[in-house]
Amino acid sequence: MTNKKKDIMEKLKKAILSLELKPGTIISETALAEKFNLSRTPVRDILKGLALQGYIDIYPKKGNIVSYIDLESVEQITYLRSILEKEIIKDLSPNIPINGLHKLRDILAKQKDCIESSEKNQDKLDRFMVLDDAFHKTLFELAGRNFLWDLIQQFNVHYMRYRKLHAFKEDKLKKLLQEHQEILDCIVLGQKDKIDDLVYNHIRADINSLYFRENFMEYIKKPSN
Amino acid sequence: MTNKKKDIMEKLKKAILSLELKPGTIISETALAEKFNLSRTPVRDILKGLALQGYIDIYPKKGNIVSYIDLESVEQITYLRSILEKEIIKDLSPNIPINGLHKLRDILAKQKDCIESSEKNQDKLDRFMVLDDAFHKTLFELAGRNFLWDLIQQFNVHYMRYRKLHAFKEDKLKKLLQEHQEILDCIVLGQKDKIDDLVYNHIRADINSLYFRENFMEYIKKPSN
DNA sequence: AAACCATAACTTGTATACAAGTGAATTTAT
DNA sequence: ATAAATTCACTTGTATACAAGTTATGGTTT
Repeated sequence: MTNKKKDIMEKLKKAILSLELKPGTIISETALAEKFNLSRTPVRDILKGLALQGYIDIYPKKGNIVSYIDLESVEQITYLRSILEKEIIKDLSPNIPINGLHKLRDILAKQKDCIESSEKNQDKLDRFMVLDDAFHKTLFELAGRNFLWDLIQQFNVHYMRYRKLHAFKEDKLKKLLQEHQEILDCIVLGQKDKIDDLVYNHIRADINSLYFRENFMEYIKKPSN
Repeated sequence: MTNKKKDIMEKLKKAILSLELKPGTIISETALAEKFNLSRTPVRDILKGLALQGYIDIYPKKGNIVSYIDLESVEQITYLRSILEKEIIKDLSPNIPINGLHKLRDILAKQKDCIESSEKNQDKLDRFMVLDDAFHKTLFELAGRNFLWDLIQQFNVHYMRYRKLHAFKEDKLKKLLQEHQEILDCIVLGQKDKIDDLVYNHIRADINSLYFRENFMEYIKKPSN
């Protein structure tokens, strides 16, 4: 795929993930083509790619829209991640390399800085979440499971947006950081018996909260019936 | 996506999975377009889709080829499946519904028939493997993890072909069936402690065998260096 | 006024002509 | 004869015109 097309694809992905493009927003081939000075053909390639990864829904001869958040996908992906990560962490536990440990501690330090900083609330949250991803991604990398991290990322549209919409408060961020710390401690000390519950609580804790369903109805995919 | 396109896509997928189209085979847009009486545009859509799921590799301005089997993908996917399935089976263990049990036993009976049948070797192997997939898919379904089964299927090109190339002998099929039986017994009897090893041996046993690397070199992706 | 039908303005789907790389064959120069 | 340069046949990438389905609009009929 040519670079210009990849750039546009990334741009659209970011806009959708950041909710700048809200679920339901119409994505028109001709509009995009004009905006980027391209013909419809390459634009169609891009939209096909976005559709295959769940970013948009294509309704033949009608139009394309930004997909609504699919809570089923969120539930399934968090299940997958909690199962995988608890295993990965156990694999890692006795034999984590020292530079890996440094990398993880470095990320936690940055998360601490982030919490204590005085920037705007949404910016702080975004930055914290980037670091959160970095922490988990590093765990995958250290265990030689980069491949699986990337695989999951390809299906993360719904979970990423779900997470962003949670208006996490300062004490929630502190809790997340502390859980990271505890996970790291378990790895270093080899306390494998604690890991299952830790990871479960960290990733799956407040899934299926009614709060979310009630407050973001217009963003959520209606169950097909 | 229109039906004709979907049909062609499925046809190509089957041909690639069955190794009728060997890794490295050139897939030309114009050739496909002529063969199916279509223009290049819809054919391109199809090829884009196949590329995103790893079936083919697109070399811009050069051509497209059927992808070589990526042993890294095989290793990662079998790891993912062994981790997931042992968890799913544990989830299922105490509370499996009776009709689910019937369905699983029915599949095992068919596998037994298959082994004892006198059909041609490759046909027998193919039929056995379809039943193998049915068994595992049913486990996912019963645990409410259909979504994750489908997700994994989208990345199964390399594992499926790897498995097919293994010239399983009759006693290997018997062993696979017996392992299925043991897994089912564990579920019914609630013997969760046995499950980890059982699933690991069943799915990950002879991964990374040198036999495969030596005998199917021409099908395998060379490590990038 | 309400129901219905035709039409027009949209959308994406497809066909085709042309652009632009790539690599091998051929020609040319040394 | 050999090496370099060029041309040509091939590939996919892009632009554009047209086909075909969908939906809203407005006029007609009842």
